[in-house]
Amino acid sequence: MATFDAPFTPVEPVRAYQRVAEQIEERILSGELPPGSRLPGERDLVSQFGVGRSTVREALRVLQSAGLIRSRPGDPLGAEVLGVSADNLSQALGRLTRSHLCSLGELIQFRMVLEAESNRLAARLRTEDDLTRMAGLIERMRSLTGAGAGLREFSETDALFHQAVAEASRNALLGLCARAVHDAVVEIIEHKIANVADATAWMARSIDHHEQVLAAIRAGDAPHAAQLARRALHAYYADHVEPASRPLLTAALEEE
Amino acid sequence: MATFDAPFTPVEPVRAYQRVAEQIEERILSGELPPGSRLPGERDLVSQFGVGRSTVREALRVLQSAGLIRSRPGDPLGAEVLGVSADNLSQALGRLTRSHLCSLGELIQFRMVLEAESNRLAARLRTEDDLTRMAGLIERMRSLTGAGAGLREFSETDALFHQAVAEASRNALLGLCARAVHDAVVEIIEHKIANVADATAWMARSIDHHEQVLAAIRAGDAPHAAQLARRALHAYYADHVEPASRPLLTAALEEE
DNA sequence: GCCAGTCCACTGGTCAGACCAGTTGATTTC
DNA sequence: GAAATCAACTGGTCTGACCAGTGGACTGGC
Repeated sequence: MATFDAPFTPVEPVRAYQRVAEQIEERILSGELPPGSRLPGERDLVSQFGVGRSTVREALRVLQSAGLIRSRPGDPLGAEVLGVSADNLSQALGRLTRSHLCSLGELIQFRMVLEAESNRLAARLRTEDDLTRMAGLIERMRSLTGAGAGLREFSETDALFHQAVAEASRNALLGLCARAVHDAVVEIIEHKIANVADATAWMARSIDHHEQVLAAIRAGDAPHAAQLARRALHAYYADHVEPASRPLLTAALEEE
Repeated sequence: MATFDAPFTPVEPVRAYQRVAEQIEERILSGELPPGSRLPGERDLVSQFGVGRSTVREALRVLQSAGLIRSRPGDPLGAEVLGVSADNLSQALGRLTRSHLCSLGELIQFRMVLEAESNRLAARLRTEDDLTRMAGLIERMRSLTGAGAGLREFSETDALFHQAVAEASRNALLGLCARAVHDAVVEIIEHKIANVADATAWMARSIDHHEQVLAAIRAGDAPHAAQLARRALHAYYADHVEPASRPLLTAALEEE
């Protein structure tokens, strides 16, 4: 009788806190526990799951580190369900970079790819609704240029514009990942952003860029829309990346 | 005296387990605790950090759910440091999909973008070393075609080929993310993979595809290399995605 | 009737101590 | 020398306790 080659997969023991975390995660991902809803208190969960409080707490810790819930001492309503977000992605990307498993240049290059693709698809698939929404966001950005302290709100509107483009591209994942990479980047070089001296100039250039992108998307010029994203990111970040990886960044500029 | 606009950022309390986790994570990311090294036992950490064991355990739980460490009961050496990997990324991507925040179609489309870009860059930047390594991996895949039970090893070699392409593209991040998306995809539709009936045919087609990719990369034909990745993924997965998002997938096929 | 202040039940965060099952390596036995 | 045994660990889990903080109920004065 012949023996099988690899018929059995190794079985690893499942910890109690894992089963608890899985059950809760399942209900969150399935939508049964929508964002904003509350989990029972820890002592309630203890009796519901039939495990000790430390087990429940370790499960909640896992869920919290995954960004699915948030708990606050003294809250009689219990932990709050946050739902799935891109936070976890950007956290993972930040770890990759901080551990030197990938460089800042690779992060920028990656963002070039994502935003270019987002723009390209948006140029092809955008509806009139998408266009008016984007135009409105640019208008709002312009109105925020005058106020001195509106830089935070400006960046927020900027992010909304990118999200609108992502929606127009009909691929939310591209937008989510681009956002995650963006967050990871600013986490790394945030000190450079705080330079308020040329903030007005930066905002003006940013608005100009967004208008070009919108024009290309409106015209349905996919290659140009993609190229705009690449060029803008390269121009903005090329000086910040390590000199060694600068040529690689430039290599990702042209597409054909 | 004027009041500031938003001079203060809200301060959230830092839990003890967070500080513990941060300290350990810092040492792992900085390379001070390389993969394969061991953490002290929990009771040692208790005395080193001056906190209770539950606090230490919650910190370890966070690190473990981030894929940075792995612990095993009864191990006298303590928890093992795993280092940063793409596991966390694929886990996050899988959550996004399972929560219907993005569809399987978007995942496939995303993978098309990543692998296409990987191939494109590899076609431009590959060295002779890269080419011989890839050729060797294809040869190994061909040698695994005969053996009946080598499907697992075949997939492994497949992954190694993609990793070699990613290395040739000089952007590890692209490869890591492509791998993460790949894992997320197989996690979702793994039941389709187990069909061993046409495994040989599938392997033959796979080898054929990889040879075409290698040829394009060798020739430095970046657009063709990119197009090959797009077409192959579309051909392989188009039937598996929801019919509604099939046209979107097709829209991502052509590039210009 | 309304609002401020007080108070108390309860929350999550932390700790201490205990037990268990499992691993490991030294010890004993053949 | 090899195999069985054992004891000192490990991480996983449970219990019970305390603390600082929260929020709602209660109470007082107006």
